[in-house]
Amino acid sequence: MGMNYGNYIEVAVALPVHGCYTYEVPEQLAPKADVGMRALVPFGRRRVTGYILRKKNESGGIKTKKILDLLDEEPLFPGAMLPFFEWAAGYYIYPLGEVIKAALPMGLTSHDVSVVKVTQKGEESMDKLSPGERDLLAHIRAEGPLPVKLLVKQRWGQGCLNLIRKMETSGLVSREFQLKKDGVRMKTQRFVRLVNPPEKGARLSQKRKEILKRLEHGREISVAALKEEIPTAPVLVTAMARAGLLEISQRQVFRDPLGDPVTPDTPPTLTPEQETVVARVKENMGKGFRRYLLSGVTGSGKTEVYMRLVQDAVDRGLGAIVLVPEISLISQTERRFRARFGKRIAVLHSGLSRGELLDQWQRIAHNEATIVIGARSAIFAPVEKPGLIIVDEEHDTSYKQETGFRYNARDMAVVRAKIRGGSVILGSATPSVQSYFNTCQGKFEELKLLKRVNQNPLPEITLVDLKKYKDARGWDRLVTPELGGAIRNTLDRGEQVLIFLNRRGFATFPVCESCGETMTCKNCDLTMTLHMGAGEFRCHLCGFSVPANQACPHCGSGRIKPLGFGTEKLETVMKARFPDARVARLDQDTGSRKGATVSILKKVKHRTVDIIVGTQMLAKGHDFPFITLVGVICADLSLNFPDFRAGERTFQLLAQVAGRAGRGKSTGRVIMQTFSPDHFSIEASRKQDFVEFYNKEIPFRRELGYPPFSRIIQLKISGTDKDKVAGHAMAVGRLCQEWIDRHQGEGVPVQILGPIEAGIPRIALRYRWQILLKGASVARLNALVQALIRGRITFTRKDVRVAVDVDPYSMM
DNA sequence: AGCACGCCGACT
DNA sequence: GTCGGCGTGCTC
Repeated sequence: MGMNYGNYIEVAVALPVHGCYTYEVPEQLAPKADVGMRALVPFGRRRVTGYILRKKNESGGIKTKKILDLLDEEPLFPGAMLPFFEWAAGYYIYPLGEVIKAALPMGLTSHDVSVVKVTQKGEESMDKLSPGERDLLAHIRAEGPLPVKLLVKQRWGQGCLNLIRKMETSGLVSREFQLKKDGVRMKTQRFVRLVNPPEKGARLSQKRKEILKRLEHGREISVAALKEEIPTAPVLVTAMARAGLLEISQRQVFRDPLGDPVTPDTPPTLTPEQETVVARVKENMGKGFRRYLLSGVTGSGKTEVYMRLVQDAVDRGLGAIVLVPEISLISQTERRFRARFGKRIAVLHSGLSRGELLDQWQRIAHNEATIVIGARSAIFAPVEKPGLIIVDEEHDTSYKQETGFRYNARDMAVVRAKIRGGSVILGSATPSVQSYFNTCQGKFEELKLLKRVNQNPLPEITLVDLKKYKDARGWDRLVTPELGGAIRNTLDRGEQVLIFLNRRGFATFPVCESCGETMTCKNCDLTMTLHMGAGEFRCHLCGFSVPANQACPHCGSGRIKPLGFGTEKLETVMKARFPDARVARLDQDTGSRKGATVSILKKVKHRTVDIIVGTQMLAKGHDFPFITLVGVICADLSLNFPDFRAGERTFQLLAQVAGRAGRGKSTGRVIMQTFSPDHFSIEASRKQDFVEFYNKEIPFRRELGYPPFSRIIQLKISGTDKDKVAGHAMAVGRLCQEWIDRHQGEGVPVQILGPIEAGIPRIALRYRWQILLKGASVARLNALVQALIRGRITFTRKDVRVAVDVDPYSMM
């Protein structure tokens, strides 16, 4: 017999399992099976989703099972992406199948769930059962066949598993597996085509003739489109098909997420600076791995540079991926790309419905769209030949995924470009310390845009020392005379003001007047914030809230003093102090409803608002041409975080906020209130000079051995039992120490910090501990954690979870 | 993840 | 003596 090529496949299952599995492909499926498709495979006694990694012609001496089905007609990702997925799994120490699952659009994993049903015998013997059995049986009978997991979770706890098993053996209940599919389907429509034109004299109704007319010249039309003009078309078409006149076929169509259309633009002339940058990147496009750091002041026209380079990639037959920070609305950047590239663009971000997401994904996978623009997860877009990857605002922390598969899309962008041999550009007005360090090391080539496109000078920034006003009363403590005066002048000129405060709510520190205790969340170790509008105290970590008229839970007193201020209070202060001005607020509280953010931003743009108050939602990437004054209420808020990147974040945030001023025709002004005007992060942001910030920051990082001078892996240990978590953290700590001792002198040293209780010891009822592993080589840290996982004890223990965070951002 | 196997304490 | 708890190992 000839070839049986491809009769075996290697599969990664969508489960927390390390390693790959070999399956046999039944003959009728073998020609269709391909790398990048999903297969339904038997795994243990269940059926789960597996991703096809490789085709093989022999089992390699392993006993194999047959796959049950192929779940895709065409691959969901090109085989060329596998090395990228494999790298990610290794680097971030996350199972390959789960990495691929996280990369693909949500809702594409089906797996078996075990369901219990009451049997005939169970029905009959209801009265001779123990109370526990009867209770369970009655519940299952009332609710219908129930997933076991649901029973465990909702009512009976772990213990009912044994009860179920016992009742199964005595034949009272039966268990079976049901394949659970997530809801996403490809959208299909019926299309009709004329196959047998009717004979000349055939008698047809007017409507039928109309339908035939539309199908002349072999045209294919969707039934939905026909229905628009001939409401009865669906019925008629079916009848005509039965008569053999027409042929109906189901075909996939794409949902359209691109809301309001944008009008196509024409590329503007580049400035000489932009020209130089574009030319430099073009020169090496398609010639292998190249990495650039594009540092451009706000308003210097980075987006236009990106668009020219994307055009260049497309001209060379390559694809492009553009990553933008995750923001709550369709970003400015995305709109501009759509205006330039139209239908060649696919978008991937959290604002899309699951169905839309799947459609966008498939347009990319089928090569219908070769340009992808999107947030974090767009780094996994199945672009076949991504010759250019751009990470806009590369310093933005939203590129770091903080749950589940904890990756950093900015870093992955560089790796994907490296594996593929393409160009990667990290762009920012305020580059991260890491990226600028890499540039200084010669790993990245620096490209600069120093001038604003509209030739406007950068805004003039003034610092106001809040220490001068520490005895001030009332409004003046929040809004100093300097800031107040500037606001007045700006309003009088008919211009707009932006006031920035990085804390939402009314009072951020409610204290009981009689006993002095603070209002803390019952689920978290955190003070709750008073939200006046909602009339409640709210926990910003878990969302728990209690009514604002609540008495003090400690002493019962009704007098709770609203200390600490947030954006909500600031808004009322502004309204009181500038009664003639129209004041609006933008933060998570006002912008959470879909469309609310957009409508507030529109008001700012259309100048129906004079003062806009808000959190960092205002700092990111918006273009407000009529804002000429930016006020920062307290520049130090992010400076006091117990985190080695606090200074970096403060600098970036302040510089970005300041960049919102004077983007239109007139020059902008910024007033920053601060308790520490001499701190270099604040001073550097006043000068808008990130090199100065970098030069001051870097000695401190070097001295303490923090990134970029070292690499960090953080182990996050959490669980609901306080003592178990602490004990487990200690045990993991000991195992780390043992590994270090055992491998002493075998290369670069690894340092272990902790275990210590986390900065916030409890969030959403889970107690939290952490261990920091620090060293010059990631490979070495990686080896340690891999060894811990192989020793398994550490990671599978019930009710205590150990999460691995490679290159962590949040140290809390 | 989810399931079986197998080892320990508290009950008929 | 068993039942049921939970730690350990395995899934092609």
